[in-house]
Amino acid sequence: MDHPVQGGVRVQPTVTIRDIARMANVSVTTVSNLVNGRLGHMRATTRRRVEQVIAKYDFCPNAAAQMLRTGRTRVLALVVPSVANPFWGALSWHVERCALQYGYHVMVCNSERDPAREVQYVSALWRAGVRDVVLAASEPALDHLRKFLNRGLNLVAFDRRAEPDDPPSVVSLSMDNHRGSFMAVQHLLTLGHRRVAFLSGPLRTAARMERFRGYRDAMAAAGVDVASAWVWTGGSTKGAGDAKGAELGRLGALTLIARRPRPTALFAANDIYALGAYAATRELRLAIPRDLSIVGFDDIILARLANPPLTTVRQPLRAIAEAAVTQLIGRAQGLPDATWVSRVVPPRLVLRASTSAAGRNGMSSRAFTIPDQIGASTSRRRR
Amino acid sequence: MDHPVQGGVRVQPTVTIRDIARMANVSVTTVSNLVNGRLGHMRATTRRRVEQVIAKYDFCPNAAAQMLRTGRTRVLALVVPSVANPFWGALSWHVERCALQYGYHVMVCNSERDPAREVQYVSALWRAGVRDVVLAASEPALDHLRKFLNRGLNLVAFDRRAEPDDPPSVVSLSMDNHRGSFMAVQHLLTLGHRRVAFLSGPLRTAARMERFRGYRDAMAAAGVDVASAWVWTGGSTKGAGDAKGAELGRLGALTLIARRPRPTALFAANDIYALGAYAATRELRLAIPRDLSIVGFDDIILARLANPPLTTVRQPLRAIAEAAVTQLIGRAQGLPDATWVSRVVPPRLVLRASTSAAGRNGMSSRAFTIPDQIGASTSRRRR
DNA sequence: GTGAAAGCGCTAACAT
DNA sequence: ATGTTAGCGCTTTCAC
Repeated sequence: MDHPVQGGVRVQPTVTIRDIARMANVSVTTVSNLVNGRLGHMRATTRRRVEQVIAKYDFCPNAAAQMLRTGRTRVLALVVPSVANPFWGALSWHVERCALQYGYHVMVCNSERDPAREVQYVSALWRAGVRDVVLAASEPALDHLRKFLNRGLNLVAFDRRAEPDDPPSVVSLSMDNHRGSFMAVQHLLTLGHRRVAFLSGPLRTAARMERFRGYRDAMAAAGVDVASAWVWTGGSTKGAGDAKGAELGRLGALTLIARRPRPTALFAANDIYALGAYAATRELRLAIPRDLSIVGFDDIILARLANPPLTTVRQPLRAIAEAAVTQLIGRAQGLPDATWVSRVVPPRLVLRASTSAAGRNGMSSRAFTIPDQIGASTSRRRR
Repeated sequence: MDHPVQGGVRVQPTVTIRDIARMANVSVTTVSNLVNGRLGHMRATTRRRVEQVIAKYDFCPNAAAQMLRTGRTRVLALVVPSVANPFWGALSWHVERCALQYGYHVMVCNSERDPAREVQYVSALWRAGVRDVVLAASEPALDHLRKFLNRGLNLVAFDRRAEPDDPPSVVSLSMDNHRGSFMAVQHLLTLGHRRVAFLSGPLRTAARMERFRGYRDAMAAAGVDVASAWVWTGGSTKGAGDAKGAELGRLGALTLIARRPRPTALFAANDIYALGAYAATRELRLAIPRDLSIVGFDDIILARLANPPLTTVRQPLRAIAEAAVTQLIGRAQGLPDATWVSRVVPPRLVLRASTSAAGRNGMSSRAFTIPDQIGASTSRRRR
């Protein structure tokens, strides 16, 4: 008659489907049918009786047992490089919102852009019965996950190009990173900038490589030679996720600005780096955009809030989340919805106040002038 | 001999402990013992043989079955108000890092500060066998979770004061929010500010109420009457998590600045609101800190990056994460480590450039002057 | 319309 | 040192 004890605390015993069946004078089958919405199989009175008992005891079926029996859980995982970067936070939010509509829960995992951690997570997820995962910003090769792919893991790889020999269980979803950067850099070129720097952490992910290529191609298309001196892809994001990203951006920007001839514009591979560059310019008492135009990528919430507001490339987060979730859930239910194996969504350049025309003021001579940021930013907003 | 088929894709069959046992010519017990580290029970040769088979077939035990059998999973959940707020992202990061050291995985859930969603998540977690959760920034009352608490849910409530009738399975962990705000406001008062505004979203969580009380008490201690006109706690964060937080901050700041007599300083209940206030001042062409001193709360990564860098109250994230995780894992293992039921960690005021002495310039007359932000911020850094 | 029973993959007590 | 076996809580076929 004793209740189980845990940590010295008396705890209510778990109520199982059998208990409910007994107390409602029905078989477990009936309870199971009710719980799973197969209502056609029972009389209304039976149903009511069982429902009452369930409510009285707050019965909720054990997911592990269900999983064990059916081999499926209504859980979907999202593996992101870093929840500390608001961009991924926002994506998580959208994915979760969408999944919830289908009765799925979302498990968010932090890969830190480390393939080893990816495997570790996917393995844990697999063991837990999760068969559907959205993998964000992974390295291009999926070899480390091949094992699970072969076993039936459904994968939506975000920000990674489809490869010819991809298993059919992986579909690729991405923003057109190349085009996004191309647009961003083109914007800078149109403003008259020629010395345009590229700022990023290590180009390990496909997304970043694409962004770099977009930069290079835009420069080439305008006939501007990309001096390697204007490209910075150093540091390591390991250790503290993208929290260190800003610091990296700051460092990189400091380095780039020190180069001669000095760049007049800077394109950052994501907004966090761009914001890091903001800090660098502030330290050097340079004004944005007067002394240095800056474009970011992602359009995180803080881009609009920055001072001056950051010109950046927006990712259509909601569309991305929806595509990923419906794809995954669609195949999980065996629906033939899965009509695509690769999807690319378009970027959008959001013009704000961190960019302006080049050349009116030589940076070399004005470097230590107290700049007039507010004037610069508001004049732009007025367009 | 057919392999299972899923979505038209031929999939490797799952290999179970029984398969391994058979192929290694041992019993399932031996495999189980090996997998669970009970190595003393077998000869080295047996062990090697089994290990080889396991490796060959990439066997990994089914977590659902383990869970079903043992009643435990090495998963710990973290329920936060909003992963889109970098503060919670950073906390997740620390919690995960710490939990991983104990072989635990972390499931991050978004409550959106909605008790209904909290229950929904805790219920799903419970069903999935998760018995340990860190609940962040919840409403003070835990009634909605009572059901699970009675059943043995281990809860660490972050940012919530311990209540006299809390069940013993909930422990409370928080930063001293009252003291944090008190320090922040005191700092402002020391700088000569008297018209200090308070900016926050709805005061639903314990943390926010504490922060408000800290503000009020600091003002009272300095003999300054808190005109209710300087307090703004409007809006609703529902709908898009703290992504909307910045917008809320902007709106609130706009409202507060319009009040007469105008506040000369503003204390925001979190950094996101503070950054929203930055946007508001920019729109009104007011300079920080010249026309308005601002203090935030949390010290998110972007506080340091803001222009000017934001004075704010830092939470010792790492200590918080460690306390929560060790507490939870400690009791899960039945260790008598659980020597505390309530713990409060101290805040730290981080002085940056968003605050300066009051009174030297009447805001009313200078409201539309082009401000010199850079000068203000760098002069401060030099201290 | 309802029930009995097999078994999902694993662990652990109890043999041997 | 290794093997046998009884369930954990649930779903689902098949019988009634």
